[in-house]
Amino acid sequence: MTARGKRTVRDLRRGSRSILLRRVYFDGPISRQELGQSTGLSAGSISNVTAELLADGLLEECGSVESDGGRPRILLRVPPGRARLVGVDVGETQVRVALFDLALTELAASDHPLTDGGHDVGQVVAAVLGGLDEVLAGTDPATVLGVGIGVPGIVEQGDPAADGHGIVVHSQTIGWDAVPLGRLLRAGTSLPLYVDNGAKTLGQAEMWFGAGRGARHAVIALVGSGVGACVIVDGARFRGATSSAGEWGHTRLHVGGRRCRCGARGCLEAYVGAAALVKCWGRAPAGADDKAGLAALLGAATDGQQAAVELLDEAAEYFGAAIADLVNLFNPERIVIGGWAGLLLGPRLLPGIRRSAARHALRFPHAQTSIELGTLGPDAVTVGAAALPLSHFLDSGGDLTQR
Amino acid sequence: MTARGKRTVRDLRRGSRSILLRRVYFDGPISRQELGQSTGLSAGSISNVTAELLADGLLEECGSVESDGGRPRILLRVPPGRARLVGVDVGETQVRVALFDLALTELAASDHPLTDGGHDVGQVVAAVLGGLDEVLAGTDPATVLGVGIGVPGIVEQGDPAADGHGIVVHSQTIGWDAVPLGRLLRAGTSLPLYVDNGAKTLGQAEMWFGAGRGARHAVIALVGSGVGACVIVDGARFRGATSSAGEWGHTRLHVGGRRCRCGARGCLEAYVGAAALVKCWGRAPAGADDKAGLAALLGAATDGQQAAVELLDEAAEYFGAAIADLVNLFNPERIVIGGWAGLLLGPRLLPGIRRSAARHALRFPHAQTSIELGTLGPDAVTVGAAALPLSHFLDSGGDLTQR
DNA sequence: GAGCCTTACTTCACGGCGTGATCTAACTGG
DNA sequence: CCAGTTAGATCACGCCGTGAAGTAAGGCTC
Repeated sequence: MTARGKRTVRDLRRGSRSILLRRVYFDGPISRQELGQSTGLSAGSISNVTAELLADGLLEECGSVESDGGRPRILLRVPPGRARLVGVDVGETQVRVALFDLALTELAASDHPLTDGGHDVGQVVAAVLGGLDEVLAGTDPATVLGVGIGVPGIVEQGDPAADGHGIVVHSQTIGWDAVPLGRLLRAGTSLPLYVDNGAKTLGQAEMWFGAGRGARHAVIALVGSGVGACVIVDGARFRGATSSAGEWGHTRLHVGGRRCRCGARGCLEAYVGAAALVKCWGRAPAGADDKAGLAALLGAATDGQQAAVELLDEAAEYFGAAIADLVNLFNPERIVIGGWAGLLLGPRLLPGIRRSAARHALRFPHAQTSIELGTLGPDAVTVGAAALPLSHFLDSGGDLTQR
Repeated sequence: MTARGKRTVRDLRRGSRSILLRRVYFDGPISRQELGQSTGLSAGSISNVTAELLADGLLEECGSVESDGGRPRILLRVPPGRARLVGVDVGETQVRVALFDLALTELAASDHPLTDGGHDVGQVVAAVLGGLDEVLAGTDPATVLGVGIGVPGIVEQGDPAADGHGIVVHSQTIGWDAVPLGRLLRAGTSLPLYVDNGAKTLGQAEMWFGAGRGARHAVIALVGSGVGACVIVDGARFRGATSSAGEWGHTRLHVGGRRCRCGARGCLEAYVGAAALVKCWGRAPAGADDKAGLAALLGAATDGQQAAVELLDEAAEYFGAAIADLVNLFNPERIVIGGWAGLLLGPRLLPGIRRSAARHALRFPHAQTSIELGTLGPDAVTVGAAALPLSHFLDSGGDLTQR
């Protein structure tokens, strides 16, 4: 109830810059004329603000298009090379650091394997900072808008004014308890830092560039070894009071049901997560990881093996029921199923999931929702991570000084 | 992505008026000095805007307070009598219409019983319009900011510019399928109409005047014959894509579990709703309604009757598990348990609910949440309904012409 | 190819905004 | 009664978006 909305007239200009920049960025080359129609700003303001953005190099003219016998419309776009972004995917097996241009085309990347499943914070920090040095070699740091980092855990953002020092990460699975990741990374780089849960960054990527495009309310359901979700409310990632919203994997689907690796019983993850499925099946090749095990399970089901078929049918039933809960609670326009296991299972399970969701959800909200597979693949975590500084950049109206 | 944020400089003033008005309304008599500190506006602007609001009669000076040897601070408040509000509770057994002043003090009320459980839309509309005539007798319609209506069902808001004509209600329980309530009421009154789900209006009341005060992220869980929820995100009711968000009663807690009156199995409502509890217990006095039946069940448990004790223990266990899901998914600061059955059961079940929620929820988000009972009682639906036009009024910065 | 029409974009006067410096009001303490 | 102190009012300033008027840049007609 304190600093709500914009205060001074200068903030109005920031807002206008932001709206125009966003529109040009996402709606590709576009003319001033169309910008006026779709944003509602007057032609005078459009002209004024675009001139400012052109002078800042944040927009450039690129060709023109005829207009019914009148003066042709000049097309505008955001020059992809105007600035750079870094996206980091901190996984349990490796750290991947990638450098992007503004169009999110990958310019360089660096992989650092982790030897202990990500438990050692020092090793992770060293991998991130080392990767940064590699991908930024020969790049002017002043052109880098920031570093976005997706981590497997709950991220407390702390005070945004503290330059990242307040960022703290909690993760039960890799044993991080209140790790001050922001402060640790700040010691090795002066670039702006943006940290969020990896599922949320992947969700952000699907929303901007994948199956979520155009939706204002959506849930991206992520299935890997475990299960997570990224809830999008009004176009923005929903965080809740302390950024842990969307922890979907341990939703209670069956009180007193199958034992989950979290210790409780009847969690969604115990029925749909790759780790649980492979373990429950029990016939994966010895020494295979979750990915290979799940592939073997799918293969067995395709061959018609009873146990595998039943296990996957049950997974679809439970997954559909859990999605129905999301539909009832969040009333989204779209549910997107992603994550490596989700994409692997999707083609086989999707019809069953849809049937189950239809049976378990309330009719009205269910009729408003479509359930689809993600289109970006699991490697989009880095893209989504890079979208964090990009989002800040667009929100700020292209303020390069603030960084 | 179209009309985001405010456009012209005049909207800035509307925003300032709104912020100041809200602050004075909720934080009681308050001085310009304090307003400046808490809103961040400059003293000049405060002076300017409050002068405007004083001239409009939306603020009045009321006494003063000493200030360390200097000029005393003059206190400001919103004159409760400046305008009126109407709140309507459309229940399954009756329609209650109440007239309030700006402080939400009830000035008049009118109850109209329904003979068929609310199925006949015509009867409901007649009751609402009749009640309006009664409570507004002798009141200048120009001083009434609007009529807020809480209904048992999903409310599609339609186009806000359509003057309420777009408001459509869906309710499986009372057999309303796409009832154009807005258009039907518009035929009988020209006052501004605001319609929302009754659970959401009660939630709004708890947030503003009850157990939810001060929280920005909260869930008000409502237990009556059925179970519903009102999700508050960033201080506002969360609606989702088509206003049906928060349908919590049919969350799947036990796939294949106890049969629910919605036809599915294992819904939360089948374990916690008053109707299900009474039916499952099976020893309520013949002819008793849900309320009397639940009271009897509670009495039996207090007397130590085994079946009743076990049923309530199980209800607490399932209720806690469902609340844990809310905690994981929404990460609220506070969970408030309300509704007539929730308030009846609360004193006995709360400890068990808290234990169950602690066991089922993830540690981190659970540590951020408190679970409490509502403080307003079930009759607050009309108050919450009246809060709908009030909220619009405050948002608009006290624009009486817009109505 | 010259004039004219159409459409896209630019320029500019205007009313309005919040800020911050400065001024006035109101009360206390000696 | 007068200085000290704090609350609130006033006002010049820089900036904003609007909308009307002006300019640029094409096609079309004769």
